[in-house]
Amino acid sequence: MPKIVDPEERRREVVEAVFRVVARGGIRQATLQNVAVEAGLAVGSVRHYFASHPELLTAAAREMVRRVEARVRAQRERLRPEDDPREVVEEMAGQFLPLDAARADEVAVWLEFAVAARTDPTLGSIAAELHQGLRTVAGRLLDRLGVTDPVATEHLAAVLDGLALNAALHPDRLGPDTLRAVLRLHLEQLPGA
Amino acid sequence: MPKIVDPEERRREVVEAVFRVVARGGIRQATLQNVAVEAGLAVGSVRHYFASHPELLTAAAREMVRRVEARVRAQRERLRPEDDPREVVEEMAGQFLPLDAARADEVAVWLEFAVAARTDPTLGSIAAELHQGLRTVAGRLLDRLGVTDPVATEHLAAVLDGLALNAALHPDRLGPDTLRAVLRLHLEQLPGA
DNA sequence: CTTTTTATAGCACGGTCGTGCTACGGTTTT
DNA sequence: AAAACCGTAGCACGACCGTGCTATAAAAAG
Repeated sequence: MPKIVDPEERRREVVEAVFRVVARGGIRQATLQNVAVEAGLAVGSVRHYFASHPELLTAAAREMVRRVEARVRAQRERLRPEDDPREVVEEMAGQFLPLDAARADEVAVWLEFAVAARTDPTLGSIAAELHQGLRTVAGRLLDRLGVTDPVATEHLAAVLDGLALNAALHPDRLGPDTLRAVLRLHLEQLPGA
Repeated sequence: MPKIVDPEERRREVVEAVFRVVARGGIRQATLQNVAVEAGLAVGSVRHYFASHPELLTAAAREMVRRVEARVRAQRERLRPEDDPREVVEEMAGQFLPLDAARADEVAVWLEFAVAARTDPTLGSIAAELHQGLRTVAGRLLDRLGVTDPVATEHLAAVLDGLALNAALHPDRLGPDTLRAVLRLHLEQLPGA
């Protein structure tokens, strides 16, 4: 059955396995052996697609960024000019919060990679890219509401990151409803209200 | 020189070494060997004070909580009834932000332990305690300003955690001045203003 | 049919880690 | 003086990790 497989597809499957392992047990558990087991492959097979362990992790990190970008882009294309700007912003900002189980896993993976990037130069640039991306989106959203203060952008970004962090670390104490309530409160308190 | 040493003092020195290692290289680097080298001891000596690796980490985590509590308590005792409530709250909330180099290291250590606690049951209760503590303080601060909404408490807690997170991960993009500006903006936008 | 390519798997080596255990010298106690 | 204690250090073992390398068999190319 060797050549019938689409390499791109296999790579995606392995990356998916990385996500599951990281979400479940943290980035320390994302060893080649654990990922191989999770993917139902042998270590040597995983290494056929990712030459080294760092390469596997950076590929997974890049895929995570790609997913977030895709979700934001999809959400943007769903926009209608007649939509209430408030709701548009709320919906868009919610894309960064763990409002359902799938996003909860994704946020957990994001947190693991972001923190690892603090001390791992290999992941540094990807984390910086994500950091900058959130600020760009936040700035655009505030623009839409007539707010241009860069401090307000940082403020919104901090709330989103803080909510995501707390929801990932204490999912039992911070459900989707609470996340939405805090986000709504934040938007209500914007000066341009 | 065996018996002349105060055991408590030695334990504190070792924990200090753990802090330095974690702040510099992340919790993955907090191995017995690395900590021993950092403390200028042999692995066997470290194990004389901390029977196992988990015990060393939980002791360090507990010490971190103790320090934060001590700083909050010290700040509270410095209060004078005639102080401006606004400034009091700002000063107290600032205790949770990396406004100087010492606090930056402490925040980095906090972040590492908090994230590790997500997947390490050993650290779980300590992280939960810290999480709850921040909300208690935040709630009391808002009370002082006439705000009693629990959602506002969660909002303030999210901002503080988010700022600390971002400052720890991207210290070059988020200096103390920006942190203070965002915190001030947050307090200005409270409904009770 | 033969050759090349590729997906999968496995082995072996060097390194690191946590930990059980022992050794030794200086201190305290009897 | 002898015995018990404690701080410090080191060894050895089993486990796991990343990685260089090789083997095999199926598919593709010639």
